[in-house]
Amino acid sequence: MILKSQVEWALHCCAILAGLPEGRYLSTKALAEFHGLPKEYLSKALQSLSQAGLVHTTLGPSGGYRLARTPAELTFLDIVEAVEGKARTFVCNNIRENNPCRPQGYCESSPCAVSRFMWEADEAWRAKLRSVRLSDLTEALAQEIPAELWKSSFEWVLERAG
Amino acid sequence: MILKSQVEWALHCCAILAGLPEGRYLSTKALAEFHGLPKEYLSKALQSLSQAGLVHTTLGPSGGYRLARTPAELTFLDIVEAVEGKARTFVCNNIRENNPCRPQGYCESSPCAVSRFMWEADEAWRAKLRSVRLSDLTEALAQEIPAELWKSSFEWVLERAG
DNA sequence: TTATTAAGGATATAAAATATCCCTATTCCA
DNA sequence: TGGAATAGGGATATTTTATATCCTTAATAA
Repeated sequence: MILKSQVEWALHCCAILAGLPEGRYLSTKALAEFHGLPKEYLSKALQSLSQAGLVHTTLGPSGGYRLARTPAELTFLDIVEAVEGKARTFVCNNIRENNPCRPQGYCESSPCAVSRFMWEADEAWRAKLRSVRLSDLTEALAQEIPAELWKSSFEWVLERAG
Repeated sequence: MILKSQVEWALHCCAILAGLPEGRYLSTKALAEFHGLPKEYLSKALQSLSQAGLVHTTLGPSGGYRLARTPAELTFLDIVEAVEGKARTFVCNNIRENNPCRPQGYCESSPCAVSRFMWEADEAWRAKLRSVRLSDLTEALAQEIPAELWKSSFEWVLERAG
């Protein structure tokens, strides 16, 4: 069970978009080039962010993406779920229905204990993701990336932002 | 990102093995029949449990599986990791290396903030799974399964246990 | 001796992830 | 006003993973 690489791409793209000045847009092309990613496929991940309402888009030259909310109002969970979906990571196939001792027509009322425990763990994962804001990420990145690289990266981005 | 159905199978099988009297063994065939699962494929999941040291096996007629530890000493994490593997659910492909502004030969010292946050969430998931013992599962099942079905199921199992 | 079992290798099939391509409507700009 | 660039989305291809089956081997109980 491994998350799609699109999750990683979306998080890095949002980190870049978080640093974009008010009203500017950044295209798929620029984001793909900056991260060394396949443009067409990255586009699908960005479309997922758009459909989830996390980013705004415009068309035409100088079009592209910008965040729909402030980085403090965007969580890791928002981004992960936009790309990966909201479905739980554990699916109950209700195999207890196959118990040969089970009376005919007997109907299970609620999810079995196995599912419940697994879903609690899933929720713990989501709770942690929910607690991390995009602004936490950009602060951490600003700390760990050398000031010079940080600066030149944003110059690179701004040259291409519409 | 969805866990293998083998995880669900392994958990249900361990719950059954937890109720097996000391020194008895239950075969793949019986476990597959009880849960309505493909015997050959379930066998792979049970082999994973065996390789992880969670169950003991014997060969021959009346052979099969029994738990290697008490249900209180077996956690959900043990079982999930035995089947699903111990690898983290988020893989860092280090796409920051593709940053066109990055100096030649510049070598990132440590995992980037994206990975760290994602791995924290992964660890929260594992911590929750680690906190649930197999004995917690059997207690919950004993509560929610009608007494009659619970009883007849174990009679069914004992008839087939070697 | 015979039947039954777990283990594991080889292979087949189905589903999901990872792309790529192409068409459309919109928007900017010369 | 026309041409270029953009997001959106549908169709399709490729690769990887999950699911499943088959077969052989060694061990074991009756």
